[in-house]
Amino acid sequence: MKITIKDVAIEAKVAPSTVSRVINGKDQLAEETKEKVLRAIEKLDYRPNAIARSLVNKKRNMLGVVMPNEAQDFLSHHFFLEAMKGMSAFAQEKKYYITYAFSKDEISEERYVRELCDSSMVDGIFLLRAKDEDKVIEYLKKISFPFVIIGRPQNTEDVLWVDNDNFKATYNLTEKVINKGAKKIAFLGARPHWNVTKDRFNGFKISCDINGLSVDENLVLYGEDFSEEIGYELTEKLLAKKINIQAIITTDDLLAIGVLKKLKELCMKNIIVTGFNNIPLAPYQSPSLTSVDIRARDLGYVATELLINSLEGIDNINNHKIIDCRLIERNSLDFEVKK
Amino acid sequence: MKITIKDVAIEAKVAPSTVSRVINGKDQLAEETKEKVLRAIEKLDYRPNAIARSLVNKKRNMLGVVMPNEAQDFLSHHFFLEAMKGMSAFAQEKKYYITYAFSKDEISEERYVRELCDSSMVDGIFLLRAKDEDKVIEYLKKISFPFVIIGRPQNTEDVLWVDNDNFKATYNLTEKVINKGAKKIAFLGARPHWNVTKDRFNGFKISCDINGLSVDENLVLYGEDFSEEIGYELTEKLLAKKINIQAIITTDDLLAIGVLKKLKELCMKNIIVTGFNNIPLAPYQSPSLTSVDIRARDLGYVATELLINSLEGIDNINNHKIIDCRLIERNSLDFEVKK
DNA sequence: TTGTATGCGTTATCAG
DNA sequence: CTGATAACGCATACAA
Repeated sequence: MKITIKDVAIEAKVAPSTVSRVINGKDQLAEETKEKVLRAIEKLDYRPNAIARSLVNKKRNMLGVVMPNEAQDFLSHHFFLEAMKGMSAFAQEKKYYITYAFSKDEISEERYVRELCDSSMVDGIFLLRAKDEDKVIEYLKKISFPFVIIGRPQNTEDVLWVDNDNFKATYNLTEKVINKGAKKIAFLGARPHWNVTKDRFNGFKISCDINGLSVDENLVLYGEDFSEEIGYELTEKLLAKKINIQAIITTDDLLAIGVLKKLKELCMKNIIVTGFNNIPLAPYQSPSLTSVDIRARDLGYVATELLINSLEGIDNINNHKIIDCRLIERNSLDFEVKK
Repeated sequence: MKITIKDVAIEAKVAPSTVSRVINGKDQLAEETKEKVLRAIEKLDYRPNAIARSLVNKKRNMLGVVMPNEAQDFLSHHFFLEAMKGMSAFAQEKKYYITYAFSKDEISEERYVRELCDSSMVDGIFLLRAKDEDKVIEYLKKISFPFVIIGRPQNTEDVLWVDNDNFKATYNLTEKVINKGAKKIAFLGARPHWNVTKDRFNGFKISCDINGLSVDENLVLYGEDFSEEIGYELTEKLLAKKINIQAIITTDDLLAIGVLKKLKELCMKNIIVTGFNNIPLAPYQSPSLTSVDIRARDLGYVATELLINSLEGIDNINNHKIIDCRLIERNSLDFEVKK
């Protein structure tokens, strides 16, 4: 039999409510009774029942996260697991638990979110992607259920979110590439309608402008999706234009790996290639791939901070937070200026 | 205000207990009242409060998993995330939730497990590694808290566990290598005291024996840990022996990658190399690395099945389950017999 | 077949 | 400062 607050009360010869007060560190307690109770708790090895507690407090100390189907792709593992680690770290500090589930598709994702909220299983929810006109977001807003998004949502009003500054990261990266001496720079992306993609392109464009290079529209190509194959194909298209390219900036490591593959096949060596996301594969490429670390763990950590603060009524200075990226320079950044 | 069973009762003009019966599908209900209640539920969009339910049922429908610090290593991401997916999949089928946390170290791991159990936050626990003389295991056994281990524990008595048949997998793999025509086969492992390592070595050894090859003790080397560097160094040591090796079987992809690197440097081509675990890097090696898929997702899935069955009083035919590995043949298995 | 009363383990309110 | 009691939302034994 699990021992309860009553057992402790009997052992300490006090009322259950007194035991409760001791546990919750209420003031106005005689030092003597406090110790008596503490001894009883110790003796019986008593632990409060979290469920009963939640029932009366209407607070679960539990957060929910639904991993989107993209996580099915093993190359996103890195991002998601890192984010989960960050979430776990902050949650533990604040004595929160996190429950997770992988969704098979958008339908099951939505259903699961609703289930979590409606059955009051969780106090708040993480969303790990920011789609436009997201049904889940709409729903959460409607029932004003607390949530935080990792990624910048379409409509940032009244939502908590964390994201990288994709503009800035690409801006700096492009600057770096330009400083290496590259003048003809291509830009390869995928999913052009996504915010991330737009931001990264803008960072590229503005950086070129500021640094006195004009962006050649011919050198900006988009694929349907992020994959090695598409990077490979885009590179083919790019090279078909017979322009003397000196650098290829991509919005994703997978694309970049495809680029490297194509270049390698053609033995084209003096071209800078950069990726994004710094996936575990990046250092293992040859040349090792320069990439941008988006610090997924920090994203998770800070997202949790925003969410829990909001739950506990602690004022978040801002309803969002930007995590700076970190450029990871590797060999694919090497470039030798030809005279 | 959240709507409760009482609101439904009023709406349907019945007693709360009747509503409860409808929800839980009890028999002996007039079809008419059932429908009345169902309509009320529909109309009010009522969802039972999971917490209140748990309190009376003494059942959380929640499982806990502590990710060991090994998961910090980004190359194990694959395994852990896959396992989590499998767990999630089965749990969802049975309407269970899973809460997770990453532990910083063994201390925090133990503390977290105790917390989960003692506060009756979860009905059962997953352990994702099988250490000898594991304090956590001992504790769980002592308080007879339901748990399942992914990995074969030291003492299999009265514990639920799932694992691969590492012996069989290596046995088959070795056979394959031998059938390719290799005669001088090296074995590289790490953590020789681990069960996995022992099992894999035995599979290798017995397979050699059965197939009429004697294992050359000189060709069996162990490193401290699983890493590319160690694979690289072990290969150096191996080659220093001046034996004409035709295949190198390793117990881990990271080791194998180190092996490939060394061989590449020396331009030694006609040597079979095999890894284990089939990490995402494997297909990207050159030559692409032959490896053994340990089917982490299935491990997670089946572990959850064992655990939930045991919780629900469904008899598990066995207290453990073996998941067959799958050999993933890639180019590093190519071998040309010299005449 | 359905309603009433009680309890799950805790906390909050209100007396004392 | 502490004790008794009600309430959180639901399920069940018992009564009707």
